Amino acid sequence: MRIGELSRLSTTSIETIRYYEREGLLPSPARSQGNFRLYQPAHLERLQFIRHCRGLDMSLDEIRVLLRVKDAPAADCSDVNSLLDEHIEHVSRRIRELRLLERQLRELRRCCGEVRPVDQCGILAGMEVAAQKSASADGGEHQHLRSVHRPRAASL
Amino acid sequence: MRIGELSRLSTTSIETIRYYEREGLLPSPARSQGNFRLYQPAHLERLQFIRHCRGLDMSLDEIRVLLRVKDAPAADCSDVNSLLDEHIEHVSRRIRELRLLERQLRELRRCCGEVRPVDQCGILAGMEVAAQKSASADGGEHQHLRSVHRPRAASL
DNA sequence: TTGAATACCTGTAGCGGCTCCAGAGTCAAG
DNA sequence: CTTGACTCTGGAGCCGCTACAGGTATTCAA
Repeated sequence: MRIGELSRLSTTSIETIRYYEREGLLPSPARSQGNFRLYQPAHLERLQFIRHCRGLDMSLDEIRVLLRVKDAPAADCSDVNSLLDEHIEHVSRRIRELRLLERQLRELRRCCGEVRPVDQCGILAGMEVAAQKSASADGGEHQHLRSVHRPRAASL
Repeated sequence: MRIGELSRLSTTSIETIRYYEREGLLPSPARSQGNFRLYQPAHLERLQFIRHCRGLDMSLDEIRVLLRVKDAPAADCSDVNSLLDEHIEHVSRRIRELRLLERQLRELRRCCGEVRPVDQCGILAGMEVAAQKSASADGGEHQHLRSVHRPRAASL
């Protein structure tokens, strides 16, 4: 099959498929006379595996490890176990961080219930006070969190 | 004060300060004879505000909005309220996503308690099955989540 | 007064994981 | 022969920094 069909079957954009090839996650397929990529069912399988791992929010590096293990059927799977353990730890740490953040934001929101002129807005005032405090008080232990902002919906 | 002192007082790296200037978040300060940036206390205040907002995981675009409102003292603060409401919604949505993800990962982890050869590893098998299913079953409603991976600790 | 150490300057490139585009080539149907 | 759908390569852009390289300014001690 050609790249368009693979894209449809795997709900993955064509550019992403080519990107995975460049990154060495997906092996380079054979080419047609006209230089089109020609994929085998095994490619689809591997791509689905990759996309599933991405859906579990693993990095491409983590996925590379898994694929390497998968490709070496003699090895044991302890690497898989520990990779997954670490990944779970990443996720639950991030959840803890975001919960703390959410509490802070809701508290800030309470400071301004209604519409007021800017110079009386409790939220802006609250942020300035907090900014002052955090600069003087804490020992620079600031942890800046990864964005919560979503990319535009994957358009394929 | 020069950029080094501002950096120390705000626990922000020099490069980041210059970056904020390029991005129009921090106004360009006066320069010394030798072309060094010379900051006023107001710059420190503004920078602390920005850093505090970043600590609340707001995007630079969101912060730009807040600064614009802050700079227009005649306006009312309804924009601030709704920006914050939206931001809280972002965060709590992300928490829901990550909790779902965590459950999936823990379930997967249950599939392989001990060390086994790769071809008997329940985790890898589980991921392949899931990958197949999600490809055939769901209607392409895949939501790919933002990474949970942290950047290296900010080094200033 | 010199010279070293430090602070600062500009400009550019890189990170991850794509996404999007321009400009060209391929191939089947009408 | 043309149209149009598909594919190709190469390069730039997104975010929020970070990390250089290669130069200039200032400060301090000898």
